[in-house]
Amino acid sequence: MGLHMARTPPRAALRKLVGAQITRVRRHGKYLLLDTDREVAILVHLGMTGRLRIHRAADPRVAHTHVVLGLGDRELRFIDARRFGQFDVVARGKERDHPALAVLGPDALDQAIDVPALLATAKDKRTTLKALVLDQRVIAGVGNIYASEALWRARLRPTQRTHKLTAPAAQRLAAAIREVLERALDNGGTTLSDFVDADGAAGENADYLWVYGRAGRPCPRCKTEIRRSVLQGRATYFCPTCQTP
DNA sequence: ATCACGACCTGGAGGC
DNA sequence: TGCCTCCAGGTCGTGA
Repeated sequence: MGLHMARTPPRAALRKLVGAQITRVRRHGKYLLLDTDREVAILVHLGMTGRLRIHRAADPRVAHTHVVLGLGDRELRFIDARRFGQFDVVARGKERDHPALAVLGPDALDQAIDVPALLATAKDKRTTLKALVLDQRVIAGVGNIYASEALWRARLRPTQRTHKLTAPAAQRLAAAIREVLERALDNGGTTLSDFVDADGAAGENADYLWVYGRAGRPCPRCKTEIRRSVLQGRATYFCPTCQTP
């Protein structure tokens, strides 16, 4: 496999998994944790194109298969064409010491979003609402699609400065983030091109997006044409009428 | 310290 | 057909 791999652990770390049984799967933000009956857990981030799938051991390995863990006559495979993903082994109980996990804020769905804390964070910053929602240190788990969706739902302009966020707007934003993520999960996730779930199925949520990828089409609330802009290098979609600046 | 930008990668889509 | 450019769900390092 050579040097061109996704971020993967040294073989010595992977060897700690030999004989282990995966006992449960957890998630914090965009990171998955696969606990085992040993003193180690598997940490996975799928990046943009990562997949974690169970295959029969006899199935051919597709290109960009970076990690293979044998499971009897089956295999757990980590496949990632763009190599933006991560696959690592962490000591049990030391998960929060891992640099990727240490900086994460509370998970968006794990418990109710702390609105006063969100408001306080917003007051201290000079960036945009879009950047705030995408900042994994503030709330973990919201990606670029759902940032646009949540801001539309909360009727907030992505370019609005965070320190101007009002308490009612923060409340709307917190509710919108949860609503958008739960809706996406109900619909099996958003497949634009690559995403498939653990069983290999595409998600249907792209059919239900309000604004993301819908520039020039009518806002579902007010029929104004949705606009696309670029904020910090990321595509951003919004309604210029009903998302107040 | 905070913020915005480019880099990191591959592959698919569309123009010519 | 083929070659080119642009675009993509994320994060990280850099320099202002």
